[in-house]
Amino acid sequence: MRKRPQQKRSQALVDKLIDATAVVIVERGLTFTTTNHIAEQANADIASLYQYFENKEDLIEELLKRLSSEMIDIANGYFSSISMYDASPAELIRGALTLGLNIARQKPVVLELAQHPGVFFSSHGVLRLENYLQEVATAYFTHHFRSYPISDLHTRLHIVSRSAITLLARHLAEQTPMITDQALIEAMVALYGPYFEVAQIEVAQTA
Amino acid sequence: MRKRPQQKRSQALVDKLIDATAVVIVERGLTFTTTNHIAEQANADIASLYQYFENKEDLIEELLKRLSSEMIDIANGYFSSISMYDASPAELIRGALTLGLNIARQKPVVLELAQHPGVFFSSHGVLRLENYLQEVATAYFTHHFRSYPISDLHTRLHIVSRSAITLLARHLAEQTPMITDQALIEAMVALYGPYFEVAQIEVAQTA
Amino acid sequence: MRKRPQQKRSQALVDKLIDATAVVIVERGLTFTTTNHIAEQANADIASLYQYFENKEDLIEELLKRLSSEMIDIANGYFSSISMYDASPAELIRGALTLGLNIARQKPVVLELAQHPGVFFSSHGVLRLENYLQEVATAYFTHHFRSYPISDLHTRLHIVSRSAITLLARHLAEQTPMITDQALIEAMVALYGPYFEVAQIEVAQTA
Amino acid sequence: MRKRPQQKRSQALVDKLIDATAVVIVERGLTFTTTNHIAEQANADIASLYQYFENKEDLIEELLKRLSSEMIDIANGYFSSISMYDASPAELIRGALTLGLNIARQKPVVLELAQHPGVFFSSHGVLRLENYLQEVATAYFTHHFRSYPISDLHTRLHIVSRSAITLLARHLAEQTPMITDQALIEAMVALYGPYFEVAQIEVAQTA
DNA sequence: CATGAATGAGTATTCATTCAT
DNA sequence: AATGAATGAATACTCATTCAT
Repeated sequence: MRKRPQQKRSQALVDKLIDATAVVIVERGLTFTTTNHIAEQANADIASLYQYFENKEDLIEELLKRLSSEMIDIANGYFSSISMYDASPAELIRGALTLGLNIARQKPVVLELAQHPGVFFSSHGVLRLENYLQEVATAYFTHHFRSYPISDLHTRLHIVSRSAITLLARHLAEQTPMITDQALIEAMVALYGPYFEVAQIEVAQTA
Repeated sequence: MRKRPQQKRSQALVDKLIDATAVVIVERGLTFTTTNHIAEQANADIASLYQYFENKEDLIEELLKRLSSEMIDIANGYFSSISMYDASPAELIRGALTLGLNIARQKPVVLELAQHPGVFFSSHGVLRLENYLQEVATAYFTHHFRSYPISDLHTRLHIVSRSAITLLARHLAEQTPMITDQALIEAMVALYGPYFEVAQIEVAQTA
Repeated sequence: MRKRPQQKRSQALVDKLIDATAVVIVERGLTFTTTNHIAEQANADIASLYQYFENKEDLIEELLKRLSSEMIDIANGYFSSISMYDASPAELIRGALTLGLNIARQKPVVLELAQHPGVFFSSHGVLRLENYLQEVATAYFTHHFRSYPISDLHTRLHIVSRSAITLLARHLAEQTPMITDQALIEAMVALYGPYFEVAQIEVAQTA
Repeated sequence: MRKRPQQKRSQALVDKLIDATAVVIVERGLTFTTTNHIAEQANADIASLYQYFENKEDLIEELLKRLSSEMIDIANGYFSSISMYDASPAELIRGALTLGLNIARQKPVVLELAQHPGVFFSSHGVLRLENYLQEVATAYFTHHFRSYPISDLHTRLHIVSRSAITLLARHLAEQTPMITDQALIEAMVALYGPYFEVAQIEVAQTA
């Protein structure tokens, strides 16, 4: 952000602009999202937009930051509510995936943004989200180290989190009526669950 | 395509245009690829481009069709050469992933296009490639039905092919130096291999 | 220029655009000359402008090229008409200055452009004009080497031509009613004339 | 200036703004100097700028006024220090030119501003400087009327001061390595010196 | 008096596509 | 069939200046 808003009035404007960004992205797709449309949607002057945001990228990054924060909060709430350490990995994965699907359905922006990995995954906000999830998982497996002594946990989490997000995104983007949400989630649980259960295979050593 | 070219000369022009499209996409990225640049790169008139292609989308779709066909041919060659049915699932997966990485490294267009799931995965050409791979896998598991009696094979293949392609694409795009090609492939083998080995879980029934 | 016009129609457009550029520069001043105004003045689409000119600079450069060529032609005509080698330096200077004033009065663009040395003197067209004038002068003094054995002619011509142009420009730009055209020219003749007549002073040696 | 600042604090602000203007002009060039940049550079609010200056022009004019005053002071010091009336015209010219070059090299703003004759020469401040120099010269030649009985002194001084300033400005701007400062100064001395020495020619009468 | 906020009108340049020969 | 010419509508971003507290 170029200038921090200091009065109520401008803070409201900044909020309106970020909200408008989400709306326009959903309505027109990221590729056809323009700063002029955003300003119009926010009922703000285009010059006002540029008073608070360096450029289009900056505005989208701010949106992603907010979305990520919200999602971290939701996830935090969820993991607190379920006495996480008592759950099995499969249950955790199922819960996280279900949560993810729900959030994405409620926030279609996330969906559209996830269609653009170059934007999505290079965002600081999204990085924070990814880190958060990896930390939760690391805490879980560290706690259960006896049962799941996974030495190359980091690589595996990397692979799982990235493939899972894109799978969900693609599932949501395409209208695949043959595969229901539940079917997808169970299949993914079946895919990722054993990955953390089996004795670790010699993965890293080949590097 | 708007008009099937019927003379040699026109076919050559169409080829030039598609080749130019690939070049421009690599040089400027899909987002900054314009029809004018493509025509220029092909040393053709922009009006000629529109004589043979409905619009930009059409041109890119045609490129993806060709790329997919080439890849199917290569994959075909590969699977023929290794007496596929004698291999274990893990070996097959490893082979296919290695092949995929090699091809993508040789064809940087693929890499750039894979960065845009919305374009990439809604292409008929890419769908054909995915279908081809699923057919090969289906043939394999049908042949080995005794050893791998997987009832929800379709769903699982769907998930595996999608997640695998996106994982490869992101790996290629991100230049994560901590994870080498070999490490990634082995981790993916470790992920997908057991998925086809374990007794099937009741996946679809929950839907 | 970006694209050479090949048909009559487009050549006419290019001409119209260059003419319009001159008009707009005179009407609004160089600083406030915009490509949009130029296109409007030429009754052309702004996109057409950019089909034939890389950018605004390119367009102005093209204008300066034309103006310089015209001026070279006029000067050529003049010097041919007066059996140049029979004239005295003072007469030549007087003639050239008078010519310059007349041209500038007829072409007010030149005047406005000369107000912006950064643009004016870095133009290829203007360079050609300057070179032309220096060549004429060099030819003259080479021919009369006996009478005017000036060793550092190059430096002196440089100084004279540059200071003369800016003096004329400033005279034209300011409405100095106290100093008439004639008075200025005679004063300049008195300044520059002796500069070529006196035995050369040790100028260059101090460098 | 819109409002004379009356408190110390405001005077300090005005100074800061003018200084900032000089800095921005040097850093970005006059064409790309904006009031917003100036305010930012001065760590002041843009609205404060408009409290003390009518508009951008006014601000630049104020800067030019200050610069001219400083230069007049320096010149004053110089001419006092050398017992001016004992020097020959050539010595005076050489001294003044050397002084001018030195000042301009120390104050790059002057240099940049001199690149824009339209702004530079229509400034009241610069006019004052020119008048000052002409007055000094007039005093000198009036004192030495016997040796240099120049009747049209006014016109000649007018021409000399104008051409000299523009020549210096262009020399400074162009970085012509072939012509050193010394060479230029001596060439100019050779140009202007005789202009005041020779018996006056009938200049004005032709008007 | 100071200053955070706001903005109308622009600014150079581009793009996918169509027209006319 | 080929192609030179043309273009409406954008596009990201800026500027000098004013308003409102």
